[in-house]
Amino acid sequence: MKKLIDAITEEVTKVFVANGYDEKYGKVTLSNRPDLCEFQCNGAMAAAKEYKCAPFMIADKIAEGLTGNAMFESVESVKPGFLNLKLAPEYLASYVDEMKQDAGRFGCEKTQNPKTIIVDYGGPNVAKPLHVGHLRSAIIGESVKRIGRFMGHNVIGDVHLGDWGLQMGLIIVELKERKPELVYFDESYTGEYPQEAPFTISELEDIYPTASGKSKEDENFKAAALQATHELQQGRRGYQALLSHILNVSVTDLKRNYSNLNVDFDLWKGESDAQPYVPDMVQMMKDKGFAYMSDGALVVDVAEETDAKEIPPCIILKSDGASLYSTTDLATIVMRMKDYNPDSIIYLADARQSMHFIQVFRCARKTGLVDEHVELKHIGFGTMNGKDGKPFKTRDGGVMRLEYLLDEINEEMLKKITENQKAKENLDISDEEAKETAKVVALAAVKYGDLSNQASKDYVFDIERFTSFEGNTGPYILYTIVRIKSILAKYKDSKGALPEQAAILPAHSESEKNLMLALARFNAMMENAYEELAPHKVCAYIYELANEFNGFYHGTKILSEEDAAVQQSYIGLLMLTKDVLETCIDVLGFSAPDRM
RNA sequence: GUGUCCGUAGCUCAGCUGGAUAGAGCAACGGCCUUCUAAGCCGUGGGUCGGGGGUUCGAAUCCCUUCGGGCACACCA
Repeated sequence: MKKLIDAITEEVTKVFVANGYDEKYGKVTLSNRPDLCEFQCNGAMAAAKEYKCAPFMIADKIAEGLTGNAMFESVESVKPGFLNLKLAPEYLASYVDEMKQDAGRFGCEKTQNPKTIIVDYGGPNVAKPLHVGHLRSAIIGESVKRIGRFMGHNVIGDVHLGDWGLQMGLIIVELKERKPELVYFDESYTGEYPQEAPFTISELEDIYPTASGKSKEDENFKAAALQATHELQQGRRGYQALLSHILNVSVTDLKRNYSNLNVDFDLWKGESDAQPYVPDMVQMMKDKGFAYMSDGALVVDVAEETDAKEIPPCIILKSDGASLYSTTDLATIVMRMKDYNPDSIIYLADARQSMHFIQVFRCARKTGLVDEHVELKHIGFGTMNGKDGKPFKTRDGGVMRLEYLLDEINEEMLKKITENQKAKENLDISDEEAKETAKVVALAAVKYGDLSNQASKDYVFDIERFTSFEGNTGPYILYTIVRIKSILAKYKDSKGALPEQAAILPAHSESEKNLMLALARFNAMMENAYEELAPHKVCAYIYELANEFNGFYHGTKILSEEDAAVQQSYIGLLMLTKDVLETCIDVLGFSAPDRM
């Protein structure tokens, strides 16, 4: 279905061309003066120079050429040369009606050229609980994935576990100190290793921070960890077996946590999965002369002449021969190209890592790991700060565990819902339902709070604000949806069924027309959100749509409307509004309850 | 130091492929519940868009410069 703005531009362009002006001047945009018009065209002012003619003369001609056009209610040429347009209510109603019949898509066409896109988000380390630092990656990545899918692309989400670096060596060494008797440490052991892991998730969560702390103070401990890491990478059997235990225990726990966030991955690959590709890749880089030794390390130059700043070479192997972050990421690219041959790989990672990705991407291109046409993109997101503007911490200054943070918000939300329920005796919500609802609303609060900010910027995670539920928040959006659901349920109770086929009639009020105009922007908004990989555009849109709906709601009695055709049209509009809102929040990665 | 991102209302943020009086939310103040969920709606006050210069008929938006802040600058991930 054609975008409304394009349909209008087309009409205006025709008149520009008919009057001998270039078609580029016919571009129509949303009005920035809603008090004057709904859409505007500024082309006359731009064209004035080229055609050496007063802008208003051109605008007048265009306005004249558009008079009588059934698409418009009014066309005005104003002051310097603005062209102010108002849509005919009949035209708008038919557009919205067509949207409504386009079930599930609402006028937004799937792409003609579906691409295979891998979204690499998450990046949790095994043996470490998720903390707030993982929140943004998960939330934004999930939404980017869903937006891509909605547009018809084949999007694959990969958690890309951190299961290979020094951290694994640290865990192994610490475990050895705690339980030296385990067979995994006996190099002469050749039998099968036990099925059961020699630790639980909580032990594991204790082992890593302890080990990490020791390595900072104790040189010998760190050396042992480095050695263990290297041996693991060389394929030492006992360590490999330990790795798979660590993975199993960790992944089970991670899946539970991500599922609470309504985040799910198609692939649970980790850095370790890419290791088999390392030797050949390194050999290739050497053979083709890309890689050379520098200060003991194997590196590939990635600097380019046009660089404003010197980009250090990409390190392929450390001077001790071990692989590191970049090695793994490069090998992962090799693996992904082989397994999925993607058109695009999108990485969600903290903006502070942008240098790393520049190096890796350039290295991958230079050494031919990916073709020209493969897009490698890093979406760097900002830090989640506390109210003081500094990185978010617990009260005592530690790293906030994600689970605890969510629990806190859930609790806060449950309190609100219980209070609200007391205020409205007609809502008979059970404790069970209240609890479930609290979880749904809490998740919406957190996700909307994050996604409504531009990903690249730092943002302030203010629990008080997020749990206050007023204004531009997730709960406000949900509340709007719940309102609609409630009206639809009442209508269904009295009439038996919803009027699925009822026509949308031309708007009866300004607020209704505004609602229709907002609905009609859905397809353009979604395309734009995909192009810019910008979930915050979806947030901004649903906030506006919810506002328009609430304006309409307050000024229009729906259930007591006596004209059946008008009422059915209202109900149809409500159904469409609800569907569009729910489609949007689904793409953002949360959902709405039936009541709240 | 070099690079990079940012600086918009008291606070949190939109707007940034240039357009007409710079928008929201929170906070403050004033209205609206016998009627579809008041987690809502309507209204009032609050801004030299960090400063300066330039391009343009027109700049928060583009260019230069300056001040202030975040972050990154080869063997952690």
